[in-house]
Amino acid sequence: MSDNPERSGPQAPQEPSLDEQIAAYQREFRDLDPQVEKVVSALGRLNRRMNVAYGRQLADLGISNAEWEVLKTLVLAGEPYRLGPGELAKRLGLTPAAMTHRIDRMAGEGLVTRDRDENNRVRVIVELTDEGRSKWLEAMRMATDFEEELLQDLTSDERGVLGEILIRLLRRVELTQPDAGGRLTDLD
Amino acid sequence: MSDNPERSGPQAPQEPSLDEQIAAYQREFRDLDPQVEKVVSALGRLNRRMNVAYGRQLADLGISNAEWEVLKTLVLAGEPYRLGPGELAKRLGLTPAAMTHRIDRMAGEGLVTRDRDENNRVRVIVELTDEGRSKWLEAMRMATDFEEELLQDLTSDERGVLGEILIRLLRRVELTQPDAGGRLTDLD
DNA sequence: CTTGAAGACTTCAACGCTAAAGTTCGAGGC
DNA sequence: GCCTCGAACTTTAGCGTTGAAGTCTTCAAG
Repeated sequence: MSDNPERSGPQAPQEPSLDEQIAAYQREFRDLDPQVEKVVSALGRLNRRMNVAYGRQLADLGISNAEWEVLKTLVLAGEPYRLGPGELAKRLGLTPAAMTHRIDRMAGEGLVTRDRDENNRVRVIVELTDEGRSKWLEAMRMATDFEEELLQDLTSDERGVLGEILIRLLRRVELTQPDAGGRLTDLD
Repeated sequence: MSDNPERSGPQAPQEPSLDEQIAAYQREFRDLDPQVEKVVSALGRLNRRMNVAYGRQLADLGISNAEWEVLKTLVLAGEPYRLGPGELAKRLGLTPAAMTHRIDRMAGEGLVTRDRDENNRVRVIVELTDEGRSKWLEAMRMATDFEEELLQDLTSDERGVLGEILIRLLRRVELTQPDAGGRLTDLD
């Protein structure tokens, strides 16, 4: 359940090996710390591969990544799984215009309903259908299985260390880039 | 120099805190390992924030992420910084059609040249200009500064451990998802 | 020399997204 | 009650991408 936006493309890019790539960078750019570069490149590459994997699993379920994001956001909102297009757009980092179209599609597929608010007719309410919720559940099961498999080689200690370091990095990037989507208070 | 594809969107998504999000998942989905989830979510979130940061820095330089990817690929190819559109497309994971248009734009901006191969007139050669190379250098400096800053709180030991664990995960995901863009032999 | 087939790139239609303009409804001043 | 402002969503135009069809060149065989 990485909540990553992503692109899987026509097919995955064909990249040089990490070591080859770092060697090439050092050749073209003298002052490069190989250790830093290794961490950053591995991080990016791992994420990309994971996103390709998520995309495939979702495709098997017959839903796109865009749809998965919406389902997830509605479920995370909790019962009764309702949000307005504007709120959805804000949480997904999309424009309201894009949400309009996404909701159109998903309503057509029966994953959500879209109705005018009775009390305020300028508002629209998007609500998860039972089918939408069960698609989410299936996707969730696939995702957690995959994640379990991904981390299978790591001991519990290693998982703990990894998580702790990543959260420190997350805090750092949110200090450095205050408007990059994070809420500083979360981690303090 | 993360070589991530990315989306920065109209603005970054507004997300709940990691802990809030994991708590919500546990509420809606009973059998979830919080430790696994924490690692996976932190990984995804960190990457997204980093990509937003890269995107901003590149925008300051007046180049888009798409352009950055092309510059990087040409530099990594080494002297004389030449590749055909098809090869570029393969390395970037794009369709040849998309490459055609990207190259059009970049040639218009003077970042690359685009010529027919003298010896085989069906082939096209894209070559980095001096301006393109210097843009790449500037971007590279910004990226490495940012990466150095990102990792500033980690000791050298921690960086080593992090890198090592990430590479193990990368190997695992490439075993599990053989066609996700990696080359298995790289890591063995 | 002509023809057929394969390869490399480009063109075209459709799609999803952004930014900006437009529409509709609700709320507050007068 | 009317008017204007603002909020929430939709529509429109433009861009970059994909997938499929099209064009042009090369190579090899007849």
